[in-house]
Amino acid sequence: MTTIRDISRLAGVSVATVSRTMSNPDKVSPATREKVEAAIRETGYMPDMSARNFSTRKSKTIVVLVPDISNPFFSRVIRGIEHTAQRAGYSVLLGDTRGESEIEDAYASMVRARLADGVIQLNGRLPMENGAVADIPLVNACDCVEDAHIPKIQLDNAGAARAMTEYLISLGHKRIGVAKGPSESRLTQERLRGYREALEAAGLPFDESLVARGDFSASSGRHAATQLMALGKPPTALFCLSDEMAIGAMHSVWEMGLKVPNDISIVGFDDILFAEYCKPPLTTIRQPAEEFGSKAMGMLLSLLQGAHLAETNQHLPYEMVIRQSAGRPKA
Amino acid sequence: MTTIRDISRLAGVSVATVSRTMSNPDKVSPATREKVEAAIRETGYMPDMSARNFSTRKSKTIVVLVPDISNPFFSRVIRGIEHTAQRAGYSVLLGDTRGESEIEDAYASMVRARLADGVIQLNGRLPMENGAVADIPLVNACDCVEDAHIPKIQLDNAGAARAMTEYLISLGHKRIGVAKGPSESRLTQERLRGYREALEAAGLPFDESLVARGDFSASSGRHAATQLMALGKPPTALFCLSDEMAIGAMHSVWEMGLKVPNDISIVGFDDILFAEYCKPPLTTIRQPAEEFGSKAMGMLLSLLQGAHLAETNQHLPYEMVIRQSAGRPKA
DNA sequence: CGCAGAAATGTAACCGGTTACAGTCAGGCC
DNA sequence: GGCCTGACTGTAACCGGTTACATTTCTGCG
Repeated sequence: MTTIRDISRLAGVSVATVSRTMSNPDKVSPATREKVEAAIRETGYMPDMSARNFSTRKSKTIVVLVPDISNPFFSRVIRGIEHTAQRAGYSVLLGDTRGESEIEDAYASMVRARLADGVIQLNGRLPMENGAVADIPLVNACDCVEDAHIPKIQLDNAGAARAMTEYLISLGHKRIGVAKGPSESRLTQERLRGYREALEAAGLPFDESLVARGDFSASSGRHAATQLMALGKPPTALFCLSDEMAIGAMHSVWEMGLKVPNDISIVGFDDILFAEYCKPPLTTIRQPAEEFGSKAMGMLLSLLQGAHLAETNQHLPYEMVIRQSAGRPKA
Repeated sequence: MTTIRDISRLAGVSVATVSRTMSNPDKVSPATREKVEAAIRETGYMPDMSARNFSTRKSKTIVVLVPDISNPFFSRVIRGIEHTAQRAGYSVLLGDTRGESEIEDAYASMVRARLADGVIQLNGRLPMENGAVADIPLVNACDCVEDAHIPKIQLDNAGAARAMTEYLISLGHKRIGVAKGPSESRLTQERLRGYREALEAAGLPFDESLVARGDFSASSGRHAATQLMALGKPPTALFCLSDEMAIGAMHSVWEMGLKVPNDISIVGFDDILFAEYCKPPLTTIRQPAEEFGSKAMGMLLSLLQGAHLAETNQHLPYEMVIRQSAGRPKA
């Protein structure tokens, strides 16, 4: 394998000069630079990045912690991360945690092991144990973590949920069901808060029995809908806290022989690709997924450049996407 | 930062012994091992993987080249890759190529730069230029590449397409449209071949005008359907070469006020999650996505252990998933 | 021409592991 | 006791870059 010393010999210069031609070309006189570049071309030399990383104590790699890559929302966020990482010369290591905190810890400790420079977490799990993984460059995206020390970028989840609920109320709905995510998830809590605020503002009662537990997956949305429709007095609208759940719910309702939105309105959250292709197309909240990714990566980059982002809490705007899955309740 | 030398000093042994306790514990006497382990525990020492990788000339990392992570089929394959990589102590670097071969090359050359040990490619692009990237541990999955030197794992795409076409014919369809992927894609070619074989076997003519070009995406499926339905004599069934296209096509048909499968049968390929949640649920070919990933990673692991897999061409079985989007043609 | 200071280049230490090879030591055997 | 063997441990070179610091070469100017 050709090394920097081979090049230096071939070009008749020192290794330092070769190294400089690669990283600080303007510190080298044009004549020498040309000699070195010729030698590099001639040999097809490619520097050993692993050696470079070792000696510079950087890895030019970041890890992204995601509970589930096959979730279409997350995969778009990752896409955004990847593209801006690429442009900045960083690689992204994928960390599918399956929600398990040991896996999360294992990935986070890659930073300590110098395999990665920083972490972007897409789920709000807690890699910030004081005992274990702390003090690593980290930014959180798409979730709502309370910890003020973690720079984060999020949606106004409560506001969005409130807006959506208000929209349903404005259509005339008074009994609005909710298919929520895991109760311990802050995302669920925030969106539920928005829902309750809207109810309250409209003078409608909050009925515990109208909220069904789910886990953001399509199948859980299906179950939630089945459960709520079996109620003595079923809701006239169903607010699913993720599009996947909404799609599952629409399916369940369809199986019962009911029509959306005539018999029941269903709305989602996320605006994944398939929301548009539902029958009827799904009314939902659009989250700028790619932008989440690229902004998060941007923040991480500044962190890595030494910026102090503690307390940073950037917000990205949501957008109501009114399609055809919600309408007026039946008389 | 604690290094192996700190540990050696603390434990009163040499660095070699410390190194050995970590990598070859049985080469070290129990007493010494205990001393070293105590020192490690005491300091919370974690070896610098970047140094280790540098000195062993391995990275314990592989890169996966994918044209588009947000494609739900690919993201499941990646999931499979990731899980078996994790178990084997490997990390996976994500390479979203957006179909651009320069990006592909850039990622592939990470192997030469010792940032990765091998590559799994999910799309059949050609990182095997004799001039540039060749001779790196590589396996291809989910695609059909012709190059015999690349170990690969694929579906019997032609067979699957043939089976699906035969199914449509058995329902009584005689004019079967196709929404294909990019024509230069081998995937398209193979599936199209299966389609033609089935037609031929049934004595049906192949009608060029019934095949519409797409790119596997939902929106291209939508266009394909629109184009085909505008024909003087539109097809009674539409075989979309990906589920995403099928979903787009169903949408387009729905917008025209037609019913699936009464007015037209639509079938897909892949069996992504949403296929089940379509209205009506989509008849399709199931590809074992996660298994593709784990098997491909398995092959790459044996390659990395020095096995010779050239000429290897593993096949994974497809499965016809008959749901409700295809029926008999209208009289 | 001589000299200061800047610019270009070279030398060698350093990053933190692994590992070839050498050395030590205990136990077994004659 | 002397010697051999094998188990264990230590020394130091090595991986291939970067970079602090020293040294040489250039410039411009009095």
